[in-house]
Amino acid sequence: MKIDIPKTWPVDATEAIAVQNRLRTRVITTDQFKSITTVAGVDAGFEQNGTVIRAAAVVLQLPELTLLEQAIAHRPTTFPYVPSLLSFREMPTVLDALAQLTLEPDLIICDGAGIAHPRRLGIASHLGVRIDKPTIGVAKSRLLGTYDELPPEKGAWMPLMDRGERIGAVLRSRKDTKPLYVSAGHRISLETAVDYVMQCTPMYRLPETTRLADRLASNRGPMPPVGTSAISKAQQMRLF
DNA sequence: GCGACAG
DNA sequence: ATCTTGTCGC
Repeated sequence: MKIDIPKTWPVDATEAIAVQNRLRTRVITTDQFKSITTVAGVDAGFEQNGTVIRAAAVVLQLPELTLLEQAIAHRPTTFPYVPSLLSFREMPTVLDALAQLTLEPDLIICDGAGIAHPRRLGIASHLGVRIDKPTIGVAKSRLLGTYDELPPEKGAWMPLMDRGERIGAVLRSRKDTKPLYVSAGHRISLETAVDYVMQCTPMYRLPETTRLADRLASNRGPMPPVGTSAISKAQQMRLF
């Protein structure tokens, strides 16, 4: 897909925070899209003792979760990991991977926060504004926010709050397992975001988009062949 | 000042 | 993120 990739990126925390404060005003948290048929998952891993970032992008077809396409990109690691500045470390390489895709996904699910972020611009929101596409943030742990006790049943969710604002959802994607932290990235509402995350999560704690991108980014385990469903036939039957 | 802190 | 030993459940 066609993407404008910036030539230069912030070099330190001061510059990065300035960029976040400039872009945060452009985030849209209402549903602004037509039909969503294909969903991409993106993630980053590391090689060479952490000196090289390896980003992966996968595209799945809904509702079957068929793997349609995948791509990998590499870059030297430049920005350090700083909580709340994750996007400046991973996004350049993620954009490279997305640029390699032939297909144009209708929605992108990111590994990390959307607006559930101190300045309301986690990696999912930053990416969404940057390429002007619907995005969702799905984090495996909490960056910030408070929430009440969550029922153990699959599908249960509670608002994630910060400074009196609802910044996301704590979602039980699977019975009796640790919840996911879902937040709107861009051009999508929280309710719709939770809905699509569940559509991508038929079996495990993490959405198939995240699981496949993660596996590709970390070079760990086999990928399903392109053109086949990411889930077992037994699970497919439970869908219809 | 102290603790918390996506990946 | 990455590394690593042991344990639990289907």
